[in-house]
Amino acid sequence: MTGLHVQLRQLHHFLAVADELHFGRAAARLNMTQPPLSQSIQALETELGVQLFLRTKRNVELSPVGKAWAPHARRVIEEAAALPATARRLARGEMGLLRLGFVSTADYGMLPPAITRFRTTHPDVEITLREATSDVQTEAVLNDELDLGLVIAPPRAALHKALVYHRLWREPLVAVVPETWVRDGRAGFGANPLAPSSLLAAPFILFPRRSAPVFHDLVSGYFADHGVPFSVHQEAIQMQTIIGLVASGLGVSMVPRSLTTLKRDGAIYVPLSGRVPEVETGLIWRRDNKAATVRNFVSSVSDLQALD
Amino acid sequence: MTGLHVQLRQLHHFLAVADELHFGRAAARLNMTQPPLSQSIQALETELGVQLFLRTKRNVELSPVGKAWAPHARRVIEEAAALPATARRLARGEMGLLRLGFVSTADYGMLPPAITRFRTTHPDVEITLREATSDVQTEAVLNDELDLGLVIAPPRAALHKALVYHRLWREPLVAVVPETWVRDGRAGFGANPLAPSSLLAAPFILFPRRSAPVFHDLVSGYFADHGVPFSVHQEAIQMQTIIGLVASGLGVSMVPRSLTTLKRDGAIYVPLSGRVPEVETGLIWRRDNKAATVRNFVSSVSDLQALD
DNA sequence: TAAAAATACTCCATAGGTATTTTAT
DNA sequence: ATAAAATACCTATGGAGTATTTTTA
Repeated sequence: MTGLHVQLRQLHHFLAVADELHFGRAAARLNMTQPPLSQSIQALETELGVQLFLRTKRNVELSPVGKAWAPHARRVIEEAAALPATARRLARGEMGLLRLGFVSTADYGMLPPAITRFRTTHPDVEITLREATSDVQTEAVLNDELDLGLVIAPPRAALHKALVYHRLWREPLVAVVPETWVRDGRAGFGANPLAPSSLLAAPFILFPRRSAPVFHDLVSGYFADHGVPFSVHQEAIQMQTIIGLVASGLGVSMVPRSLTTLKRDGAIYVPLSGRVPEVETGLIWRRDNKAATVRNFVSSVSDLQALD
Repeated sequence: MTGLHVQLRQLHHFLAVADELHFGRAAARLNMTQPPLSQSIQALETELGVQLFLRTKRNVELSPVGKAWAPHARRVIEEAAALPATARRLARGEMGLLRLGFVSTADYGMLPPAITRFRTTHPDVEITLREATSDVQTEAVLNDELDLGLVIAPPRAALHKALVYHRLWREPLVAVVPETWVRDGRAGFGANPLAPSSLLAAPFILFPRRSAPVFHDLVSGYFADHGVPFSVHQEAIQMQTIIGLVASGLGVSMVPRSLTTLKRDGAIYVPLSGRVPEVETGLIWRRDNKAATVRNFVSSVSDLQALD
């Protein structure tokens, strides 16, 4: 036994002879001479313990085994030949895997167009999406369970040193109130902003502070700013749940303006008056994550922003 | 650039380092020393134009590209490693392709159990089945479009020199008549054989002679033997068609006894009296076809015969 | 007898070894 | 100070070349 394994070189030799059915011509195609090619094939046959060619001094043909084996050999050759290109495409971020986390609010705003755009320019990058709160995403990115997190902007000081934050967009919060409020004249359409004290005429529904502290503080800060005493009467962890509760007339809430694309019978979105808080959404990733897919996604989304 | 291609050896080196994340230990696992391993990886990275490892003098880790590329490399290694075993299995006929032709009559007799038996003992041999008359199969086997033909036995002298014939089984012909014949008392069940002259009380349906000369001659010979003038009134090319015509009361025919498993309302099978002709079915293949799948199929079917 | 594969040998490129240096902890 | 990768240089195996023989259409 020469080596422990079949070599790619031997497979190339085999396939050349299988194509040409002539050692001389096959050798020419391989830029070598006939004798070492004969020896290479002999060595291969010995190593396999199998006759690949039926040859007389005048004629060469594939044995049944050779004929059946050729596609297997060809497949290995082709996959091996593709490896360098694969490596380069991975390096350029044209291929690969991108594990992306996102907050539920993003699902009604920037996320869908961002994904669509990236998919068209990078069709061979597989995107894994995972919805989670900003805090959970931050942990996941730090533990290398996510490559990127689309999160509510953390306060500058609170950003982990190992992470990079890239701001994407800001949007004001709006009120969500039961549709009945319009009929009752408590809220109107369009240019009829609702004051903080008027909003609190009904129980307030919000994320628990432990799940979304930044967003929670933004809301409570708004009422504090206007000197309105504020407390949360009902907690919910999903955007859809909050809107559903409002639609059922169980209370009111405040959400990012992009949520207005989520229509629901019974609930209506109304602008707020006073110093309206803005929520900022952006991307986080590990500073030491040099994956090209991450780089490409960030610039793809930034370009999309620029087009607005 | 060293060679034109990535070598399997380099892939083994890469995967060892990727597993160990330590050049010394990886080298030990590869039964080599550390310096040539470092060089091998460097050469690979240069050839790919891609950084696979992020290394300091104290620490080695996979780059994002390396991490993503490893599964591709591993796949090639595994498929290459499987090639020798594949060749040996092909040589033993445990894997491969078998293109089998068969006459329609066999489909109601020996063929299904033969296929079932062969499939259980040779699960990785892909069987391609093709129904055709004996003559068409003979041509196809000679042109290497079929590996094996399950045919009506040709007369010894008529067998092509390039072919081998292997007898499998003989069976008598039986009459197929409309069921009404039983009510009319013209044919009974079981031990009440029908004479050739009685059978010809209705139009005779048969394969055209050009499609199935051996079978045709067997039938006409039966009537000639008994001095009964005979002519075919209706030709049909498929067994099912013949039985269907009989069931519709349009005529009578003669078929191999195994066809009795094909029940059809309106048609009934009745034994014949006199010198009942027997039809022989067997396998043909090219004398120079040394494929193990062919050998194995022939002996598998022969064994099945022996069990009867 | 001529075309083509097999055999015999020769050579050198390169995979791998040994010795040493560099560097980060 | 030490562990571990890089560098420098050496060795030898085996892949490929040249010359020749063998075989059979």
